[in-house]
This record gives sequence, structure tokens and C-alpha cells, in this order.
Amino acid sequence: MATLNDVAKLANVSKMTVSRVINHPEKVTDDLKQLVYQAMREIDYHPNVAAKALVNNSTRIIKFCVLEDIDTTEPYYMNLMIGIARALDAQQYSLQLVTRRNFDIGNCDGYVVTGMRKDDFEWVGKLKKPLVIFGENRFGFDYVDTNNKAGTFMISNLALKRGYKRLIFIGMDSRESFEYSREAGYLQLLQENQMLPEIHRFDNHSHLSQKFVVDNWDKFEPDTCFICASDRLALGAERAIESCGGLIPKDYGVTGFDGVFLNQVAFPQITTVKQAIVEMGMACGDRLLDKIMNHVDSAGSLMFEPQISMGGTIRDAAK
Amino acid sequence: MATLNDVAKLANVSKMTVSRVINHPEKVTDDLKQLVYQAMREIDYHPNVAAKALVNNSTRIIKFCVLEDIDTTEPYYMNLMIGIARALDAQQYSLQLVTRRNFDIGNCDGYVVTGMRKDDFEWVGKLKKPLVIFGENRFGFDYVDTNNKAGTFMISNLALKRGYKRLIFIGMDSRESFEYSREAGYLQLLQENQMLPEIHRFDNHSHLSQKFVVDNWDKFEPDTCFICASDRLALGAERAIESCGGLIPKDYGVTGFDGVFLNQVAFPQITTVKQAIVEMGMACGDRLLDKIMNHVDSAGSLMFEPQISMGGTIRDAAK
DNA sequence: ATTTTGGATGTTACCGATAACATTATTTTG
DNA sequence: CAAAATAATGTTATCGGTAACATCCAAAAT
Repeated sequence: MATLNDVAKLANVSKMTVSRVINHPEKVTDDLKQLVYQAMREIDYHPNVAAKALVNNSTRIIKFCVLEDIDTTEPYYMNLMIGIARALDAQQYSLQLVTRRNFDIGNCDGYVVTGMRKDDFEWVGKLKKPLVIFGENRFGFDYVDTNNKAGTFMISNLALKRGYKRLIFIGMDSRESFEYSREAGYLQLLQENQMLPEIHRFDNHSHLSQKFVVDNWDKFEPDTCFICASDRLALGAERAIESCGGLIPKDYGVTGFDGVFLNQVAFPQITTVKQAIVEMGMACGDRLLDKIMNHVDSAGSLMFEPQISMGGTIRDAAK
Repeated sequence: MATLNDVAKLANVSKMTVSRVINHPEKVTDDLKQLVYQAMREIDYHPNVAAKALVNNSTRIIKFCVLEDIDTTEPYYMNLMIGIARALDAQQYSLQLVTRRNFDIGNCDGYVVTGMRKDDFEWVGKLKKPLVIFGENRFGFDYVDTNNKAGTFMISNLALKRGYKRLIFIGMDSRESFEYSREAGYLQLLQENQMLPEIHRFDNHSHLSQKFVVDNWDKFEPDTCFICASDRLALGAERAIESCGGLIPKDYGVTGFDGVFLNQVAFPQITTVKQAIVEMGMACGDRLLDKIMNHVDSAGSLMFEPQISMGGTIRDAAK
């Protein structure tokens, strides 16, 4: 591998000049810069990351920590990682996947943490290095997330516009911030339209929502739409309605939230709130690098506006 | 952070002795070793990875490349990564997630590649660094994988023992090695029992297997079991049978292959071939590090014996 | 007793980059 | 036009380790 020195010799300048061309180009004359660029291209120079890390007393490693049990996880996190990795790669940082278990092994320059529950915040607050959290929180940590409230508001609104008369919210039985926000979007829409909210909560498993809908089937007249806080819950509702002989989307609607993977096993596809996960991952990476490189304490949070992914579980137009 | 030097001073020896205690302990007397260990503990010494990397002309980075389109991917890879990362962490290596797109950015010491199709092998063959592939192949590359053939053999055998008379294989329409192996396991069992094999192939989407079963429902008498090459295909078959009024597992059986995630949205849970994915990831990592550290060209391949995960889509005992 | 040998430890140079300082060339200023 | 300020480039020391070589000293061989 070509080194700074090789470039310097070829361009007939000192190492320092080459280093400056890279890090402080404004301090080098254009003539020399051209020479150096030329030489770099000629021998395909790539800086040695380890040497850089050594002088800067950094590691160029970012730890990505998923606190949630990964077995129960959707490919969500994979896409998120792709996004983070993409942002980091561009700056020659590398991403290290850790769990609670091996969190402390080895050093790093910063963290992206996700899957946090309320109990985790105390622990995370003790981290000394720059940090970005994926997933909204109300503890003052910088985060990146989808605008959860806007998502359920939008999709509830869509259901209403398409003529469903009764909107039932099937939420996740967890006291986490994102769940509150999703419920809040639903509640706001119902309030604005002076409708009566109905919220039911279950653990995030399709068979629980399925059982609920089946068990209460006689109470659900046509023109009911189930606004679900996750695609899993939506999938359960969809299956329940079909097994009870309800017609989707003609008489019954179902909406989900996530829009990543489950849709590939649902039929008809669920109309859902789709999140730009790769982009959010990139945002996590960019924000974190920004904090690291500019020694900023807090960079603020970022909400991505969600989009609705049209499936076949909401009718095309009002009857 | 404490350095070698700090330890040396505290133990009243030279840097070199400390370094030797770490890398060539047999060359240091026990007395000194004790002193050094004591000092290391006292100031909580952790070697600086960047400095190590610099002298060894290494990066301590392993690239993990998923060639398959990740959007269509199950959480499979997430678990695999956890395993790889676990193995690498123990040796202070870090894992970098790359795609084809950013594959060439930055240096590394070795690769774990997965999701390879036949066309990819030429390209992969050109890689200069140590390599381990996740997923069986017939091109001579070292790999780690589940014993696919044994998996379908075992589960087909189970279906037979539980009294299903007709075993239909629903495979993936791909000419990849793992698919051939899964079919081979099925074929072998049928041959040994002098039964007539029936193989149908579809792209790996649940609605395709679903449609197939629905469309041909009148041809499937009770006591038929569908041996599927993936959980997705199994899920489709399961839904089809239910929608046609078939009874699972009493009259119809369904088996899958993978056993990671889909089971969380299937009801009843699919009886499937379960793979030890985290362990396989660790094996990938360990083998790769072994190749790197011992400068071995080929370390041979490794097959993990699969296990059957009992769900509710195969009956408990023969009728 | 003296030389030889070999094991244990220390010294030095180096990996590839950068910051801080030193030097040189150029421009500005009194 | 000389002195001072400024800009452009080079030199040196350093980050935290390790390999290669140098030194030292006790045991073995002569």
C-alpha cells in the first residue's frame, strides 16, 4: 500500500505538504496541490486509518448497540445498520455491532444505540462518548426517528377519507415513547373529527391481535378499520377478518406501521406507514460523526416524515 | 487510557517486557510476569488497537458483505452478524458491514461474504485477503453452513413417521447450491422409501406457494404433507390449506426451513428446520481469524447439523 | 579458572500519520 | 531600502505498540 511518503517522493515535496493537502488544503499553493493530487492518483493513495487513529487518539470505530432482544426483531435493524455503515464508510469510520453482553470490549469514538426501554436510559446516560439514539425518547438524548404521531394521524385520516366509519386502534402494550406518539396521532385525528377513540393494547404478536378480533367479531360492524401500531398486529387483524369471513378492504380496513418486511408475507399487502429506514440510519451516522468531529455536545434531534405505503387493506375510494 | 509505558513504569520493567508478557509470555520469567499482570490490573490496561494495527500493517477490520438484496432479507443476517461480531470482539477485531456499493472503500484484513449467487463467484475469487463464505458452494471456497441435505431429510422423515402418505416438496426456484442440497435430502428420503417425488418450485414468496396450493387444492387428498424449502413458502402453504378448509396438522402437514423469524407471525407455528445461526456466525469469525493469524490458505468448510423445531403443523403421532 | 552458550531483559528503530516548531521566501511597511 | 510581518514549505517529535538487535549474567563446557 502506498503511503504518505511515497506520494511525497513522487511529487517531490515533504510528507507534511501532502498531509496538508489532505487536511488543510487552503494552506498549500495550487501548483503544489496539483502535483500532489496527481501523485496520489498515480499510485492510488489511501490514507492508513490505523496511523490516523493513533495520532488523533481515536479508534475510528462506532459501536452500534441494539438493546432489544434481536431474536424478536424485524429486518428493520439490518436496514438501519446499512444506513449507518454507509454514512460512516464515507468518513473511513467503521461500525461495530455490539450487544449488552460485549458492550465494554474494546474502545470506540461514539455510539448509536437503539431498542431502548425506559429502564435503559440511566445506564446510557453514563456513557462518556458522543451518542445518537435511534428511536424517540423524552429524556433529552439526541435521537433520530420517524414522526410517529404524524404517521398514525395520516393513516387514520386516510381511513376516514376512504369512508370507514369506526376506527379502532390496536396498540402495543408498552409504555414507550413511540407507542404514546402513535396513539397520540390517532387520538388527535379522532378528536378533530369528534369521534370516540377505542384503544386496545397487546404485546406485539400477530396472534394476539388475531385472537382479539376473532373473539369480538360480532361487535365489529362493516365499515370498521383497525389502525394498528405495528405490521405484526396488522397482520393478525388481517388474518382474523379473513377467517371470520369479513371482506378486506370492502367492509373492513386494516393499517399497519413499519412497512419493511412483513408485507412480503402478507396477502393482501398491508396499507402501512412506511419508514425511510436506510435514510434514518444515514442520519444517525452523519449526526454522530458531526458531534465527534466538531466536539458538539448536543446536535438536536431529527424527525423523518413518514409515507403511506398503499397495500390492499384500505379501499381505493369511499364507497 | 493507560499505555504499555504506564504499565512498564509501574512494574518497573521496560515496555518490551510488558509487550512480551502479552505476546510471548513463555519468554518471560514467572516473577516478572506476575509483576506485570498485577500492574496491568491495577491501572486497567487495554492495548491500543490502532497502534497494534499500525505495527502489524493490519487494520483489525473484517468486512461483512451481504450480496443478496437486503430489503428482501430475513433477520437471519442480523443474527449471523451478532455471531461474527462476537467471535471478532474476543480478538479485538471489528466488523464492518459493506454492500457491493461501498465494498472497496477502506482497507481490511479479511472478508465474510454471504448471499452469493453463482455469478458472484468469479468476482469473489479475485479477492486477495482471507475469506470465509457463509452458505455452501461448490467452487472450493471455505464455507460455513447448515447441513441442508440432512435438514430436509430429517424433516421429511419425520413427516413420514407421523403418518403422512404423500410428501410434496415446494422449493425455491433458484439454481443455487443450498436449494439443490435441500431437494437432495427430500429426494433421498423418498428414494429410500420407494416413494414418488413431487417437486414444485417458486420464487421465495409466500403468496406464490399459497396460490399454488389453492389452485390445486382438489388434487391434495388428506395425509399430504408439504415439505417447503423455506419458512416463507411454508407460511403460504399453511394459509392456503386453512383458507381451503383443510385441517392442520390432522389432515395436512407443512414443514419449513429456517426457523428464525417468520414463526413469530405464523399461527400455528411452523414445524421447521432450525439453524444455529449465531453459532454459525461465530464459526465464520473464528475460522477467518484463524486463517488470518496463522496465514493458512484454506481452513476447510464446516457443516452444522440442523435441528427440528416443533411447531403445530405436523401432527404429534401417526393417526 | 576461563571461555562458551543461551536465556532473560533492555535499547533502538520503525510502522504512517500529524501537531508544533523552524526555516525560507515573499510581501508589506515605515 | 532595511526591517518586520506574513505566507509557504520543511524538520522534528510524537502517538503506542513490536521486531531486531544489543547487553547482561548465570550455567555449561573446556
